[in-house]
Amino acid sequence: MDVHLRELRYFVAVAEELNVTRASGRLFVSHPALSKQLRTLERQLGFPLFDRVHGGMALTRQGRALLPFARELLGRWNAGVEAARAAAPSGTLVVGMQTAVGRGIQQETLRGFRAAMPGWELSLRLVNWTDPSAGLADGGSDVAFVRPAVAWRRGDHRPQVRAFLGALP
Amino acid sequence: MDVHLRELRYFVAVAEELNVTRASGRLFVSHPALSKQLRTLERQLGFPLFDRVHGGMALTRQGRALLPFARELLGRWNAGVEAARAAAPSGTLVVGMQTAVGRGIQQETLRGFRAAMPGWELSLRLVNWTDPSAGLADGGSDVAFVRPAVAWRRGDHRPQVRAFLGALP
DNA sequence: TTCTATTACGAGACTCGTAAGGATA
DNA sequence: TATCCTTACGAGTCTCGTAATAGAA
Repeated sequence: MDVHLRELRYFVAVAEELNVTRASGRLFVSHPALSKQLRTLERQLGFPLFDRVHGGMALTRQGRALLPFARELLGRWNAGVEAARAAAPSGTLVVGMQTAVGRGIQQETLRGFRAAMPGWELSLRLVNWTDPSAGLADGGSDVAFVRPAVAWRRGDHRPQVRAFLGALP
Repeated sequence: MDVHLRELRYFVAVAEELNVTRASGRLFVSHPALSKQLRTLERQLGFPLFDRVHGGMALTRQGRALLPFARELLGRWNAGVEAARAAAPSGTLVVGMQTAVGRGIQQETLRGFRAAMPGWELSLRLVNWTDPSAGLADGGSDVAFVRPAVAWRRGDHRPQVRAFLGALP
């Protein structure tokens, strides 16, 4: 009965738009994919979340009952991740990545950073690609790989940041 | 940054056992699979949840911070599903299934049921296979497919239940 | 040796996008 | 026709189990 939080995001989006096509645009997926996910969720639950009416969707009684829980879960998960991140021991440089970086660069940079900053840790954080700042905006990342170049917080001259940038090939 | 609730279940189990092998037994998965899921979760988050110490695992500060949220999410999701299920309009027979039933049987049974019970709906609920009663125990299912035969609540003689059983090939 | 956790790898399930189908005004 | 949602299908990814690997007492 476990679900993916993504399915709940999809559910909430469709419940807000009451229109699969529009919601799919907001979620950056195709409408067939969204429609299928919705059906899968309904099948797992064993009850319908939406009635298919002309021109879109309408929440069923069950869908209306589930919706606040879906919203709550999404919010609490974000809160939990932030709380855990805040509990990180100091001495860690958090590197945000929208997508995996070529293995060679990653390894080489790691070695260089460790040589330059003994006692410090590198934490590679995989960031949701919908965040163009790769975690810099919310302060979750110290530096980040974004296309097409490496970026860092403006005016950030902490030694671990400088060491990391210096270690780049 | 979305996660599967299954990953949180895995995380909680390992946090409670502090031992991947033991936790994997409790979760009915192999230890390599569990170990890999844990690593994946840590990689997505960008921080470690456990320190690998001799004889098992130890929660990091971040892991300790995240744990209550993971428990909360799992609990709230179950509560949400129950709330939604309770909101179902009457006139629905909920059929629990531990696993998909052969398509022929399902379709044929559906037709038979609808012919026998106009105005009633069949809801096919996919139940976690760790529940041997397929939802009968918690009252979430009215009847259920379990191996090796069809079972129903003892003493249940409601007309929709009788119609469903009668519609079986 | 015995207890851990992890990596390697292949099979099956899931998830996506593009394209086609079908229902309603 | 126009606007929806859904199904079909192929490609890539995820998830699992078995088997092998690796480190610590």
